[in-house]
Amino acid sequence: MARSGGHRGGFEPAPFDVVEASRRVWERHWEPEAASGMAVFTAILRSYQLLADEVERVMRSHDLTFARYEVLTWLMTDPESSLTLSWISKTLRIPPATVTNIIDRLEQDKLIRRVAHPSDARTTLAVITTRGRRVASAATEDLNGTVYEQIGLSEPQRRELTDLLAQLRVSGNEFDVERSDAVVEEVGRRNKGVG
Amino acid sequence: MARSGGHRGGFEPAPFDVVEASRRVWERHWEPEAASGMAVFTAILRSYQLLADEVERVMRSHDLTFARYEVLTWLMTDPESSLTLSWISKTLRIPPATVTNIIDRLEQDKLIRRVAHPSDARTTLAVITTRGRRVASAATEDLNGTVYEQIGLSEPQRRELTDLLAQLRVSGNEFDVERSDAVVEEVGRRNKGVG
DNA sequence: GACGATTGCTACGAAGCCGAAGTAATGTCC
DNA sequence: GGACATTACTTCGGCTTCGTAGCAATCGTC
Repeated sequence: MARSGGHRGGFEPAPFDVVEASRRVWERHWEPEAASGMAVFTAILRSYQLLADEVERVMRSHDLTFARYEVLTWLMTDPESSLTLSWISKTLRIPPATVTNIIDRLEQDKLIRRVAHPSDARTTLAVITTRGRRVASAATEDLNGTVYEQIGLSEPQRRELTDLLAQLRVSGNEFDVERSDAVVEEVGRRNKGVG
Repeated sequence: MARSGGHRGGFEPAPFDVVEASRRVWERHWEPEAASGMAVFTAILRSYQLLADEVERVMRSHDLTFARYEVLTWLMTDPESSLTLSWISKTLRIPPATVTNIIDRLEQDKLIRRVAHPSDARTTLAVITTRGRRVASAATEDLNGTVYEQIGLSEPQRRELTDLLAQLRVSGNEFDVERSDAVVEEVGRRNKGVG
């Protein structure tokens, strides 16, 4: 569902605010909770499309897709520089078949290597290469400057927004709330090999 | 970028909160604005995936995709029950080739008909059929009850969230701010043929 | 009213995504 | 230790998306 368009170059704004327009229609015909929920989904959809267009444009200029970039980044932050394909599938919530596809491509491009797991012959490890680190770092710097730092919200507003979305994700069981804090702390502690 | 998974049935939560985990990594290595912007994008992405999975599951049970449903809904709310393909492309920000594809499929399924524009021979109108109205209404009721009303946020929080995302979209020029209000008012005024 | 630019749509083809089925290794239970 | 279930990954095939190029109609300009 990643439609084209984009911010600078080749982008056309929609003629009006589709979120508010459809909110009016919904408020007239259905329950208030349905109208506000529809508005939330539509607003998230259009915000996602807006940002994803910009992100994908940056990725294309580095010969990546966002999915491949995401995998590279997690590989960079790992202390061993390696992750199992199943971990990638579970954490990034990418179906196994898609992970295979992504890893195939990253390997073709020599950004990672596939390595057999030392103790479990079923398992494959992806290991990032030097070239992979270079590409991921360059893409990150570009992304930070071109997209992330340019989002039109103040720091408190950004925090407010991510907090609201966190609550939405918790209520939708998007991640394991029980065990999350410990893992996040652990990720925060290590810092090897990034940047 | 519409990955699978889903809420009820075949869904597995991620092992931890990817947004907060990567925020820690970013805060350690890059500018604060890059970290908060990354968190905003990632939170929007994962919220979108969460909701879109549920939405697409509902759509599948009505033999629709969300894109096809969106077009049907806008056709329902139109006073003439018809829209030009170019209007659909601009408003929903779907590339022309994709609109052709969507309209092809809706026509195959007899949910819309293609009709020549009365005065401009270049232009094609999509007109919703009775069957199309039935399908769209059923899908909407299902969607309202199954997804939109179930989002885990209070009414004030929903408003706060859509307001923040509106500001993000305005700053990214997602829609024509100048002319939007007038159109939204006009959409709100008419109510023919919905529900 | 003629000609170049623009607009509206479609055909084609490449790429990404993912459900389902298949293969192989490991784990579990008695 | 044998049988069955589970886990990890890949292969296959179908679907959606969308960039590009093309065609036809219309508009703008002189």
